[in-house]
Amino acid sequence: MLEVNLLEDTQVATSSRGQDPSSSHHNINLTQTLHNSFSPPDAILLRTDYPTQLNSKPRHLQRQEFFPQSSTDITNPESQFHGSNLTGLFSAADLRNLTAHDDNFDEIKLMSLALEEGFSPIEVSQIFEEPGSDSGLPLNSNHSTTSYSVCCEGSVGYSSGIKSAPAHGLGAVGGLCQENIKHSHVEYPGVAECSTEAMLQQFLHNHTYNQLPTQAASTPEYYQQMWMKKSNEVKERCHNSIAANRSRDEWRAKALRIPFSVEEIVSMSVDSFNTMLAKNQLTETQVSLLRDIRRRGKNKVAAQKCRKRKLNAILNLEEDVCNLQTQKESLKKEHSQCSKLINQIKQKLNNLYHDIFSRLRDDQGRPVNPCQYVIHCSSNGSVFIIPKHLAKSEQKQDNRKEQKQK
DNA sequence: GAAGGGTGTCATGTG
DNA sequence: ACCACATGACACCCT
Repeated sequence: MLEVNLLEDTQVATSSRGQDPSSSHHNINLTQTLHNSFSPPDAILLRTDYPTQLNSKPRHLQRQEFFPQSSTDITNPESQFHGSNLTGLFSAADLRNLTAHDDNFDEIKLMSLALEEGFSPIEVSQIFEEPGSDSGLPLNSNHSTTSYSVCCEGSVGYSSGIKSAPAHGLGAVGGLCQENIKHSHVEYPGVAECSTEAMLQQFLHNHTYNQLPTQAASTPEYYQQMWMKKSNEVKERCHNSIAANRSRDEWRAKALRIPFSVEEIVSMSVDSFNTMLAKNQLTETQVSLLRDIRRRGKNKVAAQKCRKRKLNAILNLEEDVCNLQTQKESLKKEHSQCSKLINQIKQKLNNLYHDIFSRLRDDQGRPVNPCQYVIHCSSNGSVFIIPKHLAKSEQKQDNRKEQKQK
């Protein structure tokens, strides 16, 4: 069970919670806080023995200096104490963002940040007082004299010989049942041959999403999902949270101590990537993870582009439909106007026809019956009044002539 | 709780 | 054969 207790002489500035500065030094048992705040993946993280970064050198400089291998150095209790904690996996900014909006983290964030990269409590204080940090937690300068001493038991693997308050009765930590706690129990110096890498490898390639909780509860993937869930919860409270927005691959890379960001791994050229793989002495797992991260990252971008294209295609098609509908309406209107015009011409022609016949007279001066005769216009422009039956044959002849000309 | 949109991932097709 | 990219399908999450 994850437990963190401050030693008796531990003094933590608590004015950040708006308490009386005069009572700013307290002995605080953080067990409950951590039970409330740490999800199971955190417990895994704590096991990863992430290298201590006691200096605050720029990241690119650190990268030049080492490419951490997976060998788990937990034989040195001192190194465990400083290195095996959450802070080794997340940057100060990440932790700040992760915790700034969660009251449960108030107590531990100071300690975590102070432990990380040699941050002094003053620096931590400054971080939390940064503009934009909406934690709004003024920190008492008294903590410059605060001493931090952490006794962790269980998944953290710290063994300081100081028994912390019993917490087993508290049950699962964020869904972590006792059974799982057993698994996440760290091996003490001399016992631990089970490397972090080996354990991580189990879940790095496990993409099972649809396991039932009861089935998945014992899998590292479940811890990861719980972490994601926790992460999403934090994200809701903290929109600017870098840690909350961190992808799973980012997390995986951190877990395997790959000092390249996912963005770097994905965006570098093939040559650069291959050179990087060749130059750095990487374990099989690290290479595999790097390739997976690159593949997933590329595919993620491709999927985003694909969806964007699909969306644009749909929008274009909708626009086409709209244009075609407009065109259809226009053609309808034009067709209607033409029909009207044709009807008008027909009417005029009809009037003219009857007008002509009303004036026509045969040889005997009688009116010509329009039912028996028609006005025929020949191809040469001549106009005749001919019987209807002759007009039909004449029409056929004209049609034949036209077809021959074509 | 169902429905729909967004996203990440995998498998597979294609150039 | 290998690679990068495109895309359908699926699972998951969120609203």
